[in-house]
Amino acid sequence: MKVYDQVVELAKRRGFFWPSFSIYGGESGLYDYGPLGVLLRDNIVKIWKESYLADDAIFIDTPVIVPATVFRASGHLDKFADLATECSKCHNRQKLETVLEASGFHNIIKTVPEANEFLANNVVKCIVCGNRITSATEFKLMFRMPSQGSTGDLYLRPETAQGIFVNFKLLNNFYRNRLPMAVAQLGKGFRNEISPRQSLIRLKEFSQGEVEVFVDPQKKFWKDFTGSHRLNLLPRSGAPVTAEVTSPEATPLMSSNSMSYFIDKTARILREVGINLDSVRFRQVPLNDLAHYSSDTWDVEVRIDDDWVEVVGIADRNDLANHEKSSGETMSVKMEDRTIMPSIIEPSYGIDRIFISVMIHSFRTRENGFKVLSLPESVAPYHAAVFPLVNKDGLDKLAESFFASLREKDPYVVYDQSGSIGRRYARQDEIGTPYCITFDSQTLQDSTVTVRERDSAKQVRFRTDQLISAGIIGNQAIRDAFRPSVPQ
RNA sequence: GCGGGUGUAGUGUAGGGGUUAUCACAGGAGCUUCCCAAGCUCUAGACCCGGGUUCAAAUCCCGGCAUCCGCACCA
Repeated sequence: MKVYDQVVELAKRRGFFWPSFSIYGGESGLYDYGPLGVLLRDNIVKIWKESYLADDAIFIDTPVIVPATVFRASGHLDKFADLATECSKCHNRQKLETVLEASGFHNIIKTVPEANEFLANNVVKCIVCGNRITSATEFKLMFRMPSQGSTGDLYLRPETAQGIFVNFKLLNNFYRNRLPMAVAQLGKGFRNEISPRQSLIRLKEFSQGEVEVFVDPQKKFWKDFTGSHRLNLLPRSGAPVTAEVTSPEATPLMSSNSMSYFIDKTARILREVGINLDSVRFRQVPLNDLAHYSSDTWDVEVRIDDDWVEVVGIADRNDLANHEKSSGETMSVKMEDRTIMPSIIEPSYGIDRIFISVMIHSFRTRENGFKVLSLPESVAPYHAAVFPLVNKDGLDKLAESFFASLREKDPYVVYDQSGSIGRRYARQDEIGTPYCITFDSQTLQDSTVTVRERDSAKQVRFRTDQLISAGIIGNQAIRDAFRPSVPQ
């Protein structure tokens, strides 16, 4: 059985995520985050956010509803609407462009009427069965709102990035006109996927963490650094390399200092949230597969069973010129010696895909068949669970009062007195709780409790007052007691 | 979107025109229990939706929706 299937089963059973609107039959491409999913996702986002904050990024939050003018300027309105054909005989659906080329035509056709006229006057055949194709349809990848705005159509944004670009002048003024400048936005994006599949991997509504790094186009320089991890790099031409991005082998593959810096930074973030870098590859997108806005892109792909899933894309793009032309607002920046139009390096994080990758990479099965989510402490929904070993001799009362105190220190804790002790450990293992604190008869004598570490199932006694004063996460005594079995 | 498969409790399943709809695990209450889903008692919980055929449909037929696999799509 695939790990993906086992994780989805666990996620539904334990409340990480569920298909949305299921009592009404469901709606494809939409998922709810359950009680534990919300906690896990927010912890992942927190690491992402703090990592960029630590790199001097500034944050913004812009609307999901966006006027068409923005997407006319960005090119999405043209490029996100595909003309398609469907064969009336075999029902195979193809891109119009593909079908035309196969029949020897290289015309550029932009509208449905144009296409229908062309198909009426020329013999274009279905690639699959050879039947003649006579009509085209348009497939829009953006959702258009039913009501109009003050300047025309309104769309749900297919990416959060444009909200940053259109605010570039305000942001750069806020940033006191310095470059380079990194601006980040966490938010929802919407794409009308033809066939959403695989739960969180292809959604119609998804969360993105996008960062737009504005740099001098001549140097595209962010900062000097040394690569932190050996990465699996697949350049668009030449042999794969496994090396630090600043190593002699990898440096020539990198188009700029900014590109290599944010590739390395992305690796550090993915590792911190619990993704195994051995199962990650950085693939430079072939030139003919690049998005309309990008001149160079590295996709960051995570291995899930036998597939590689794109979780992050780091693109070199140049949107400011389009908005300057379209809006008439000046987007260029005065440096000491010249005026420049900043280039943009954009690391774009697919939060939902990272979320399920974290679950998949953390999932393991013990020899007895029980399941464990070996999540890093920093992303686990709960940091600790508190149990009385048995519900008598006052142990339950004692444990409850300890729990109340611990919770004031750290709200990410849970109390459980139901079922056998083994069952309670197993419950916490499945949801990734790193520590279980158990009150037993010895507690009555010396105020110590056992702390059980999830991955090793080993137990060490601690004083209750020490746990309250030092907390659980970041408690050096706990780390020392279980090292090296503590993850990270 | 197309073709094919599948839809029964939280999860995984059995059954298949008239049943009290099977079983396991998970869940809740209690008993027991001093350390890893143990045991006992009690308990709650399901035939995806709509239409048709029929005296009778969870079961057969049609449509829809969801999901899985393949194709296409993933800017």
